[in-house]
Amino acid sequence: MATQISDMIRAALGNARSAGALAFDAPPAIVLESPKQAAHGDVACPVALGLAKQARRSPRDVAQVIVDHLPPMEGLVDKVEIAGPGFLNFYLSAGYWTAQLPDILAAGAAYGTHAWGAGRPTMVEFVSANPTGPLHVGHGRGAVVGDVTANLLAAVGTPVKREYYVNDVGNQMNILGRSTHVRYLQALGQDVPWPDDHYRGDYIKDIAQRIQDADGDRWAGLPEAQWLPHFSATAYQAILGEIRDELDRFGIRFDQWYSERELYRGDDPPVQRVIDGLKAAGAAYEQDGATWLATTRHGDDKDRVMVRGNGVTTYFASDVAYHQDKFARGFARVIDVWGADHHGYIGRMKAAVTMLGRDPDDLTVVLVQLVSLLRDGVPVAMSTRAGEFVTLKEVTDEIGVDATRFFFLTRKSDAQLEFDLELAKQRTADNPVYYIQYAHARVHQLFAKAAEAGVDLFKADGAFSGQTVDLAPLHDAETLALVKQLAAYPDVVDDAARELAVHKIPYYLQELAARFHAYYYKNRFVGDDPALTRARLVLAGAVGQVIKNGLGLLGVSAPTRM
RNA sequence: GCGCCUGUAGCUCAGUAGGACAGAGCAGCGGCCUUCUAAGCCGCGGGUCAGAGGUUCGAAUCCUCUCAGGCGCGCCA
Repeated sequence: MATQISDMIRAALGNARSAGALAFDAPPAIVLESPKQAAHGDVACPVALGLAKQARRSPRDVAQVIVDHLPPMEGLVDKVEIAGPGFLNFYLSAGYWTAQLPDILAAGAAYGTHAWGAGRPTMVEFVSANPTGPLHVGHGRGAVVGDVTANLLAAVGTPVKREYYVNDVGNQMNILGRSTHVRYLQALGQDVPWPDDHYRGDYIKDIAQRIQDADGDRWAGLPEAQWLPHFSATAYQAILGEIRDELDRFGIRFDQWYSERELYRGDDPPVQRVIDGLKAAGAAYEQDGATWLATTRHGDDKDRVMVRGNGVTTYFASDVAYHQDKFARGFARVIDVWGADHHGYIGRMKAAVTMLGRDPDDLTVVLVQLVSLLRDGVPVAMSTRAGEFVTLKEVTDEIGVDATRFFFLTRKSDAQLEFDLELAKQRTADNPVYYIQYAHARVHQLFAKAAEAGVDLFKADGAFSGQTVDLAPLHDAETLALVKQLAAYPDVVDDAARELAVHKIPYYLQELAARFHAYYYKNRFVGDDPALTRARLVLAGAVGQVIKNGLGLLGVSAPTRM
């Protein structure tokens, strides 16, 4: 439709120029907009505004010339108006709009998908929380943002993989083992002091208790070298298992859990290989006993250490090797979802990617801001960073997975999020999750009602019969407004995927549900007029399909009754 | 000090590859269930788009500066 209209405008410009009615140098780009107000038509084009200067005529005059030279367009466009400073406003025919409905039903789950992402295999790496403790609320937000980002990319045809990077190397694993050992000794009744940097959570105590249950006191009194590997490994496995289970409950599945240890394995470990390669390429150098990557050459504030003076590689070195591995596996694009407190890391990572021979834009970092938990408007845990102290499990246990996921998606990810637990828990119209789900449930109740009344257009389970229905009864303005909303869905998905803006989907669904609820209240779907009933059921079916597709992108369920 | 992000209605936030009078939800006030689930609908009030300049036919949107808030600036992970 958009291409047809821009083709017509282009043709009109050409006609006008060859007729000598309009002078301009190069044909301008034709930009089409969706006017915010219905009074401005369905498609607007400001091309005359930009052309006015070169044509040395007022924008409205230019617009009139264009209109006079438009080719015929019956069927698609009802009328064209010149409005405001010189906009061309196109009014599409009712038939064009209602013809969308059978298309939506026929496309089903595929409605709103695109193919333009097909050529760019993408990995989304997200969560990647250190396996030293349970996931907190902030991780939960990152998890949903990453998951839905991947869903959006898949919806536009991108081959996409989800990956969790497990930081299972380095000193923190030792600290985890020692922390567990301290709890173990305490469980045996010993009074052991706590080093400052140890993890103290109760989950450590549980793990220590399990070791004691299994092994009694056999690990007490031994030198650290003998017990540390066992304690570290036991704690690590237990915690990672918890994380997996929690993410699974949260509806998030990874294609791969990538262990940082892989980067240090073998005779020719990837980390060493990357460092050597960068050195050979002159991108890395030795100074003060350390090995540095010259990231300042690509915009970073300072060069970064890859190997410390004591010979130990840094987290950054692992990350460089990891990203090289990502690209080596064939991903054309890599998306990292990070907590916003890591934003200072972007510069060095982009620089590293560049030095690995990639375009820095092959790496996209999505930053996810803090979550502040509220309860009835009052901050939880007396901290603006309550999200750091409350586990994801506590929240999902209290308010459910659907509401939690939805609320995490209602803000653009790079904005701080206030999450009111009481609001999220409400089962009323005040809660947007239920509001949207209820619209979907209503559609299905209409199917059931119609089936009862002997209308065989949809089965009670929502399956469409595929019958051809006369949609002329839907040509009133209110109905068309709803249809237009449905027709906008593919563009919303397109936009959200292009910008990696997950929040656009919830906003759209909220508006669609609102329009549907209002329509439902005013208009009877299953009524006395068979032709109208059938037409309106097609409309309802399309609404249900779009809501289901949208909620599906969000990983939120679409119940058929509530 | 430097860098990144943010500043839109009482509150929480959309709207920013410039476009036609600035939107939603919540909160407040007032209405609607003999009608397909009221987990719903309808109406009312409410904004110098932080501030000041600039670019433009046109700026919440782009540029500069100022103010306010958040975050980051390790041979930590």
